Amino acid sequence: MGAARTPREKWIEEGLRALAEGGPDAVRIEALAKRLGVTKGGFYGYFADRGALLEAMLDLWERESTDEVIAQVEREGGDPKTKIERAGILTFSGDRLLPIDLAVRDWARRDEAVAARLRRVDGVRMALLREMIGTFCSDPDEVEARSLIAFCVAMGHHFLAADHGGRTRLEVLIRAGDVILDR
Amino acid sequence: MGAARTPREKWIEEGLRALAEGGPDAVRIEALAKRLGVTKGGFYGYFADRGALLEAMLDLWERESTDEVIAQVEREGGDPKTKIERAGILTFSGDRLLPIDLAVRDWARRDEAVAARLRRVDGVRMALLREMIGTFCSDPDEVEARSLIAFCVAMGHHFLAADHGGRTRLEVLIRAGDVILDR
DNA sequence: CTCGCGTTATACGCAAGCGTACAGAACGGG
DNA sequence: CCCGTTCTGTACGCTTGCGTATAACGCGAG
Repeated sequence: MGAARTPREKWIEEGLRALAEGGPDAVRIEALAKRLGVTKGGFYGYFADRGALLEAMLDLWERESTDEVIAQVEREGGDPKTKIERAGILTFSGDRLLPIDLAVRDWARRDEAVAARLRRVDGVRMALLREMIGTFCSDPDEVEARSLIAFCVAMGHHFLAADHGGRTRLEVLIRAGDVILDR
Repeated sequence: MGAARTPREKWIEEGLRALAEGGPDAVRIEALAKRLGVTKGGFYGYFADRGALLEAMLDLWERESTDEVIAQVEREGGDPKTKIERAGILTFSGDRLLPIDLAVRDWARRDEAVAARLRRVDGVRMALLREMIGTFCSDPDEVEARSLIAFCVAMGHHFLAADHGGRTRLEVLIRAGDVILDR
């Protein structure tokens, strides 16, 4: 049997790249094919239609955003604070997961199925935050509040377009971390 | 001369509605025409092309998001805290400005011209936050940090999909306000 | 009432993109 | 080496959407 030059995973990978760069509407089969140096001929052997590709993309993203992040964090160990920091870095830094995450977030506002996935993913992340913040804060309501704040800053600052009067965004974020974690 | 049944403002208004609901790619001239109960016949009398409409939409949004919010806040007066609260409500509540704001935020990640506008708008908002937070916090670095936090929470929680263990989002937000404003 | 101007409807050509059909190429097993 | 399975390229019909041209319409001025 002939070996697949462009297997299923390649389409998903390229689809996620397109999603990250231009949102769901930029995931065009023929555009992906062009970037893969191929025509769309083989696509419909793997996917029923464009919707099936979007589903597969979300499946992969959801898995990578939760299971694999957690697995890697657990593998490397450390105290709660270190773990959370590492989880945050794995999710909200880097060129791969971050832009996909932001694109999915906007997408979820208009698609309930996407919103349901995001709810699962964010639920896992918030659980991690509660765990860490609970190590130094006893009031459950305040733990929840600080977790919300931490998440919104880690995610939301990527949507914020503003300067900080000479300061670097990173400098402000570090100071914000002090406030959030009550240091 | 014949009265315009569908003047320029109607197209812009409907365009902003489409932007809010489906992002920039949903701003389709023929779709807007349909919702206005009209064909696209008259559109090209007001706009050179689709891009010109998007520009006009952003113009209106930028003006409403800054000048008009500030004007209304100043008109109603009150102490700094009250003003900021009112500005936040005008911007991040309601059905009109909020969804447009979130859509523009995602859009700005892929379009430098949009990002420049958002920078101006966010700059104005951050200035308001600094002003208020500066009334009870003297360290400029901490003022900046808390302003960033406040903005990220007010905006970012709309992108967050998570439950709070029986608590309402509003309840958690109120508690978060206590932390952010050091109450 | 009638004319004229601005507004709108209709029709067109063009391009992009989806999904399908089919033929040809490539690779591995026998 | 040859055959069949599998993947790929090409071509097609269809839909949606842009921008243009042109004709019909309607309202207000005269």
